[in-house]
Amino acid sequence: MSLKFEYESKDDLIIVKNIDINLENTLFSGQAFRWNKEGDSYFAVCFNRVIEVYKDVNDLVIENIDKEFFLNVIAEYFDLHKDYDKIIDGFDGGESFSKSLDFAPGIRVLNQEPFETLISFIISANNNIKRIRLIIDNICKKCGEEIEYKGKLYYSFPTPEALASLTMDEFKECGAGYRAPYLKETATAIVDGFDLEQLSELDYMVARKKLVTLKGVGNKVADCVLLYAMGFTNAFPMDVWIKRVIHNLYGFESEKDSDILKFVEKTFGKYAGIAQQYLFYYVKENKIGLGK
DNA sequence: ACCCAGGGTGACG
DNA sequence: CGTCACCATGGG
Repeated sequence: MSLKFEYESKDDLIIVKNIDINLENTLFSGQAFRWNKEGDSYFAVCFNRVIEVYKDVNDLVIENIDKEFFLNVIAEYFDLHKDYDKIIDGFDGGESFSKSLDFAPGIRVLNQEPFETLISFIISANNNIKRIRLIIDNICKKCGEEIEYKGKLYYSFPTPEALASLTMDEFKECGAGYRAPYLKETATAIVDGFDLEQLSELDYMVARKKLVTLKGVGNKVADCVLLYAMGFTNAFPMDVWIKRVIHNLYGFESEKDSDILKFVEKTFGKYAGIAQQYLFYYVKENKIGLGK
């Protein structure tokens, strides 16, 4: 398989040449919660390593990374194997999607770690992004592992074992509130053998049905995990904002999730989840479609 | 004081 | 199958 991108590798950094990714829009559009910006760089722990990324005109520069880790993990994390121009050309989303694209171009749907994504979106339920970030950060500080980079301390996302061993009170100290038992039970289920990775080999609906058996995981959270961590680009997470898009911008009337799913599949095809990310960020940031 | 946030659960028809 | 109160917590 030929790579869809060109890159240079030198010392501990990678330069991906001429790649259409906007880091600000990608990292802060509500799919990931652990990135921080300092100056022109963005920092996060991915797969237990701190990486630093920034744009140099049209190139993407990734620091603290070797060629092997890039090719095996991080290229996929940033979804570099897909042709986004082609995917977006295939959408039939009309004016609303065009506006979303103009507002925040260059969003790529990341391929994140399954367990981190699962826990993060259980926390996201009936919550806001600032507090979601805070709770996740608290959990990582409490039972993740310290990693130092450029004189600063970072924390890996906890293992299922580490999370499962926290007490209910410790979860609440992190701000998890009523989600504490969901987090503990789901982490325990993973420790006891629930195989997250294996879900990516199943059909979408089968994988979703398995995911919603976990505590704190309904259809929306399951779709976030399937889209952001398991490679199901057709998964279409439906939160309060995206429902406003469907009803108020696209004029679709049915409230039934199954009907909405058919509508977005017809409109956006097998990459509907990618369209969802553009639409979500656009309406949320601009508070569009609040009527009704 | 009230409403909302990338919803889910459990109870009840 | 659908509806609905309730759920911690912090910010507007």
